[in-house]
Amino acid sequence: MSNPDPSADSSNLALGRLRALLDDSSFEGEQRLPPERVLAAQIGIGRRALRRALEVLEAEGRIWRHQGKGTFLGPRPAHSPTSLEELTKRTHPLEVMDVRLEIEPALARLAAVRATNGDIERLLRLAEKTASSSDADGRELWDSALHRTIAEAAGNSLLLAIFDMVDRIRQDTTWRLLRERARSGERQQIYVEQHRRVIAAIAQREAHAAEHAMREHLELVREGLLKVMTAPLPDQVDGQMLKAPVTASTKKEIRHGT
Amino acid sequence: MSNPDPSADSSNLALGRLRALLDDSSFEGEQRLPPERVLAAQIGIGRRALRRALEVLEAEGRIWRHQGKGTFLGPRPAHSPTSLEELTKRTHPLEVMDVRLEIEPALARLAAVRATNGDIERLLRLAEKTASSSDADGRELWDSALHRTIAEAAGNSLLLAIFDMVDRIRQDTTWRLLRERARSGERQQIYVEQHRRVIAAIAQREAHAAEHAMREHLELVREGLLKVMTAPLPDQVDGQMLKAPVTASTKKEIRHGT
DNA sequence: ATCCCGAACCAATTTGCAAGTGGTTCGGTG
DNA sequence: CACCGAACCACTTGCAAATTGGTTCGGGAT
Repeated sequence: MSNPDPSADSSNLALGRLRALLDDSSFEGEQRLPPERVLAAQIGIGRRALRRALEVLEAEGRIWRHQGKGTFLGPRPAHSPTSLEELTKRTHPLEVMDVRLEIEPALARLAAVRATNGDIERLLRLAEKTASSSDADGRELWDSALHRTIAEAAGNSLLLAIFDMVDRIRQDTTWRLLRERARSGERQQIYVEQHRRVIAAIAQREAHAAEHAMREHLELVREGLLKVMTAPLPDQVDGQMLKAPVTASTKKEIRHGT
Repeated sequence: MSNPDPSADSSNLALGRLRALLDDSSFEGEQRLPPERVLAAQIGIGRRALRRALEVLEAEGRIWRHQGKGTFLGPRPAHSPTSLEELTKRTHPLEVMDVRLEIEPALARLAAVRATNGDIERLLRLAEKTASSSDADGRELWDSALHRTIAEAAGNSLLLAIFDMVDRIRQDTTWRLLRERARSGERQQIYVEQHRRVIAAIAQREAHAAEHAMREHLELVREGLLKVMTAPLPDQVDGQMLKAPVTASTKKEIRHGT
């Protein structure tokens, strides 16, 4: 007898019995299968043959395994890093801007609908503060407070938490110089004007206008960031500051282009 | 001059020696101070006096302490309320759905632009799995995997992290029954069809169509959730149970099979 | 009486260790 | 050559002990 597959002698047997087990609804409610050693003994085959069968099932997506944990039914649950530091390492300023462009216009729209008059008063005061702020540090603080107040006024605690998360990443010390350069000069005045427009739209309950104004504002911020990142500095290079973001961003920039 | 503070006899002594220690740069590179018991012995005072001195330093912001951890130099690191449990307590299903309605259409649009062919293949396979899944648990798993794969394909790690955060909150065990009821019955088939439409749009690189299809899908999901929440106890357990007029007090109209 | 110290206890955290699990390699057996 | 049993490695989990800040209590000095 010529067997074309040399490794399918008892592994196929194991595979069959395993499929039978899985379909037999023996583990209907169970998420976790017995350990390989036990399972092998139950089926009556060796552990090696069992593992070959499990590999097939894993490739099919019917089970997933993890060393030290066990073998489980269903698709592999996706891992998720919630650590802020980890996230800051894995992202870069342009990604953050993209996220802001998705979230903050929605926040402005919601704020236009749900903001209390108290919220609007606070926004107006903050806008003045932002406009009259002289130093870069102050501008950044007031600007951050302004955006966050809009996020608060939107009245969705989960969205607010997301905004805070993004904002903390944005304020990462590594990108501090970058932000200062992107904000310097005449852009600041345009930003102040755009802030006024957003707040006016919110105050007049014009949801669509608020969303539009916020998107316009963030698009300009994004543009400024891009300019600073792509055509920067003849001097005052700080290698440490630039190294980490540049490597990450260049990689992603390629993805943008494709 | 009489001493107005009766509790400053040896605590002040401890405070002086502590300040000396901190300024002496003895712990220059160190972030962590010795345990209170050791430190008290070193300075030569009692633990109680030491703790009073430490309280002052903590109030000044020069150190921070945490039970079980130790005493550390510098300001207390900012506590990030990104804790999932805390967040789950403060939000509710409708907020989560609103957030999904803001984020996932954007993810679908981005995925239509950036998805690799491998991504699209995975999406197609997942759609089949979701459609052919029989039990509620399986449907939920495959559905979650499908939505997450779209989020992955969008190619923005920060947005993906946000999606994961929202998804974990959504999958909170407290809302499990709610989700099962919202998914039951004929809605599942519509969902499958809507999934196909989203994936088809992504595969054909129609960004706007993908965004629109995803928004339509989530709006239906939201509507289902609303129905389940506002018209509780569908009582579709068995036909026999249903005709019992026990629920006469419920003036809500019973959902007929439409 | 007041204040301080030492000791003991409580609560939160970290650490160390053992058990359990998948991943791998080895020699033995037919 | 295929298979098995065994042993070992790598990773995870769970638990108990040790560590540490937080608190209370009794004794003693002033």
